[in-house]
Amino acid sequence: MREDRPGSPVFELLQSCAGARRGRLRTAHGTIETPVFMPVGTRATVKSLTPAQIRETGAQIILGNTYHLNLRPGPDVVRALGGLHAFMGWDGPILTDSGGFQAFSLAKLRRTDEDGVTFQSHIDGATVRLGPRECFDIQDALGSDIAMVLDECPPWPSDHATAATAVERSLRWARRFLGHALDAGFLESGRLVFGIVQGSIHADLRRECALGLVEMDFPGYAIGGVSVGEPEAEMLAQVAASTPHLPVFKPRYVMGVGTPPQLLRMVALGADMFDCVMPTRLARHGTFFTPDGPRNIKNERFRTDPRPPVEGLDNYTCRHFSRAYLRHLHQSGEMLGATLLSLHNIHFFQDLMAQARHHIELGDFPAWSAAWIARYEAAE
RNA sequence: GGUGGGGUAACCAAGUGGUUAAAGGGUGCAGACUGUAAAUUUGCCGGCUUUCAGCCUUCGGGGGUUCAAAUCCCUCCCCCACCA
Repeated sequence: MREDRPGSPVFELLQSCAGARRGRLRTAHGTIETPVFMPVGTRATVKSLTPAQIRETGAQIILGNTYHLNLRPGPDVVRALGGLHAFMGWDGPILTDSGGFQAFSLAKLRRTDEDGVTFQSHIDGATVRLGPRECFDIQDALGSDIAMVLDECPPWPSDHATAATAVERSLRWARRFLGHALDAGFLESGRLVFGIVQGSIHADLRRECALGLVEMDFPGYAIGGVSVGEPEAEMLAQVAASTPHLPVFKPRYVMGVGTPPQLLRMVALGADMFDCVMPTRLARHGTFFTPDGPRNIKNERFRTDPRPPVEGLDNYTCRHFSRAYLRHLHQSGEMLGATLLSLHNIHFFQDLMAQARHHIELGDFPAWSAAWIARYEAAE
């Protein structure tokens, strides 16, 4: 196995507590304390928030998306403007998703073959080609700190044969992707590439895929093929079927999840990183998170509620605004409503992860997590 | 005073004899959302009940024609535009 930089490993496992891991991930744009939740900024923006506001939520790293940024504004534009960090004014770490998930979610507009995916742009219908080579080059041009390999994410549920084909293809693509990254000196410059474990609901395929990727020696590993419509138990089972086959001293990233309880349950399964559109999308749609579960600001009962979204929570929204005002903004279609709720929701997720890290350090993560989930899931 | 237009569900607005408790939209209420084609989207929205069903009351007021009227006729009230 290739050695990480001497004296400064990419990932440092600081502590473990009944499966939950407290770690530290080093990237070219800063160190990340794990477990970590990463807000999604698909099109070079975490919707409705400025970088300063994103920072204020406690976010350590954000996502960008290869497929979307490739279509608009295009990698050449971003590179010309100094890379994604300079382009969008975010100087923290950025992880770029490969677009493999778009090959799944935009299925009607694509065709997959051995060398990649051919898309019909959802913007103007133009034909776009995305293979391991293109996918790496785009993420390289974007200046990504953590590039994700191009993978094939089959729908849920997928039968064994379909999932096996996707795994085999994903492994071949991963190998080629990593080869391009090595050739380009991407890793030497301190940037990272993560492989992605597929295999759908089939434990043997999860294992096979994980082992295949581990043999290639990636700086980190992701678990994909989750959050594609499966029930929560299934999601957790897929994570549980994957993590045992991944190296202890490398970060594990579960892609596209999840709800607060799901995050805690997956931390307990040894996952270190997560991303999800949930806090931002739901904020735009009026949902805000509380320790007692999600609430909808549109509800009539909040019409004159003077309380903040969560009493005592230290974020800009909760410090300054009532539910009644936030409801008014939402009912009126005012942009600020989306901003303030997004800020709160992301902070809520960040706060949850901070608490998780703290309790792993304390050594009481299982008990704390169980209590937290019990309260969150209790009927109102 | 004259001519023309119009009054539909607590808002806007279709509908000019039955398939209309009455299109659409808005508002309101509730829900969905998990590597973002989402500031998107779904349901309910006259009342009551035993709510994949039944009953009652609705289309400015009153009267009439008809088996059947928001739709046709008579009459009254109100609003708008233009002309005096």
